[in-house]
Amino acid sequence: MGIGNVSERRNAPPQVGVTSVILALESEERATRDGVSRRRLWLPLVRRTREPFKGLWALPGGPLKANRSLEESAYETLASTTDLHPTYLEQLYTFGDPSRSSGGIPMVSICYWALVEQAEFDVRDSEHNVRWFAQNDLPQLAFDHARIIDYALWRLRHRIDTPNVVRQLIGEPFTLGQLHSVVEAVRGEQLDLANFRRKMLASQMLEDTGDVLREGRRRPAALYRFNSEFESAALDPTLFTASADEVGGFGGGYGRGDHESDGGMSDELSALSALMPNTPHTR
Amino acid sequence: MGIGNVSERRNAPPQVGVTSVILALESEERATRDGVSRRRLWLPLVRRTREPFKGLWALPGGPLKANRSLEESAYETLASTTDLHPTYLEQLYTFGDPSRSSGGIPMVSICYWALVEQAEFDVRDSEHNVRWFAQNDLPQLAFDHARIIDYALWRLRHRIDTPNVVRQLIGEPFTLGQLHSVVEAVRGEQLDLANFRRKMLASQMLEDTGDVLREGRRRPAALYRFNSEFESAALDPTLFTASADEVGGFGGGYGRGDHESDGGMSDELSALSALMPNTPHTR
DNA sequence: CCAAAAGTGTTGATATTACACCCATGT
DNA sequence: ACATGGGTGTAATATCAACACTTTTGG
Repeated sequence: MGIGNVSERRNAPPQVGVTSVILALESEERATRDGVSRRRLWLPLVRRTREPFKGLWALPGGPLKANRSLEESAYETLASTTDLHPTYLEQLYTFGDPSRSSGGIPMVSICYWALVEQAEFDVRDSEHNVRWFAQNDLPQLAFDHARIIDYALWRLRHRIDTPNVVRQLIGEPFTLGQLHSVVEAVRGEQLDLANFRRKMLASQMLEDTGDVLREGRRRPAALYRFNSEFESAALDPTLFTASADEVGGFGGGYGRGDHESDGGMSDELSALSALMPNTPHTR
Repeated sequence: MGIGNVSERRNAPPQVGVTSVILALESEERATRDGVSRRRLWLPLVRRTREPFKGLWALPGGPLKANRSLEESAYETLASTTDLHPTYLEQLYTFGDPSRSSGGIPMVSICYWALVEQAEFDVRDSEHNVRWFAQNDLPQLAFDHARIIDYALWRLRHRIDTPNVVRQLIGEPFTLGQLHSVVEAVRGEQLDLANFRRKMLASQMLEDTGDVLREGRRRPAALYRFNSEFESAALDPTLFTASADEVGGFGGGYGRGDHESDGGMSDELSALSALMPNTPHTR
């Protein structure tokens, strides 16, 4: 199969596609119903109907069309292959090794990742050859999609304190308890609630709505939303907005206050280093 | 110009190219000779000979060929347009907005960045329509290349503590003084040398070679190299190797030591948050 | 001995961790 | 009253920024 002979293929431009890793955090109900100790992440895969890797599962994706932005292409592809409509997409990486299609025509994949409401994920549609899999129970995957998924999961773990991501997972407003629980689930580690709440409140990211959430027979919890200053960053990694402080690090600063004129930049990295916890001691 | 009519163009796949931002840190000699207070970064640009943006300067780049990896394409393109042969390339981002070519055919650019020896940069070749510009003295740029350069500079600043980058800038082995000076130049801020050296030594990244560097009439400095454990990460952001500690952050940990089986991951982010300095106080 | 950079010590301020404890609520 | 999470306090420790200080060299 394939088009043309070897030398023709050699000079042809490669195919370009957009591939997306869609993630959904399972609800607490489902987790307890399934008897899982912690909420898991699920993702939709599409069964391949053609070679190469026919019959295996793959990430949803499709060709990149001209006069579409990369994001638009990703959205359209998702809609047509899985009926999903995430409200937030972030570019992950572009993969282009000729080896990755192992025999097929060379394929460049511009990869995105996104989150989707739990609700959408409950659509366990078996139509369209789409199926949801738990992140820790994936089938054999086509191409290098396993690696792409790993990278997407890594990104999620490192973006979990970001307005867009949190909103997608629990909506707004939310209680500190909810936030804590989701962060724990995604990061896969336990965090001291008392310190967590203090740090969040000190971070200036949150804004008290004044409302409370009453639930069950316990004390009502204050509801927060993200401070509007802290949007930015997450959508487009290249939007390294000038703001706040630098990343932090090495030795001591000097304190001459000579910030450059090309603008300091916060963003993906600094947002994280500023907000993520240090590894706790195991004592 | 342009091929086909509008509707044909609309359905055609977009052009795909590889674009590179090459950076070189000027030597101390040049900086002092030019009377610049701090060493600057320089980058090569190519003058466009065709529309769109004919006559303006642009980043070196070229079409992506099939049966080449993205990196290979970037290397080849660089060699043919600028005669540069960086030993290290890192993917930056893929830009694909139809608007970015403003009128031309839609163009997807997979962007890389790299560092090059000061030596190579001394080749101020005016042949090939290539010219080097200081990062703070750029001409008007074609497409959205100004933005791409900003992003590359941002990445460099945040990768400056990484083996590959340091090696490219000062080679190995190096003294703590050299490292300190380069980091200061790239980050564009002054760092307390005493604290810098302590932090570096504590970081476990460095390994004493046992040798010393004698220079001038001053005390010889110990020479270090990077500990071989700390390679990884920088080349391919998706190589999030399991190692060391998590990123750090939020509230308190819990200390049950239940690291997940899918592997903790250090990498670009954690490497940075672990090593970069916090903003010094200006007092 | 001097200049200059290498390298070490110290201190106050701030942040982090781990854990004890009180608070408000519906049943 | 009591179980349950919401929310606060706090002591021990670690980290950091700042800057004073000592050491080693060539001339």
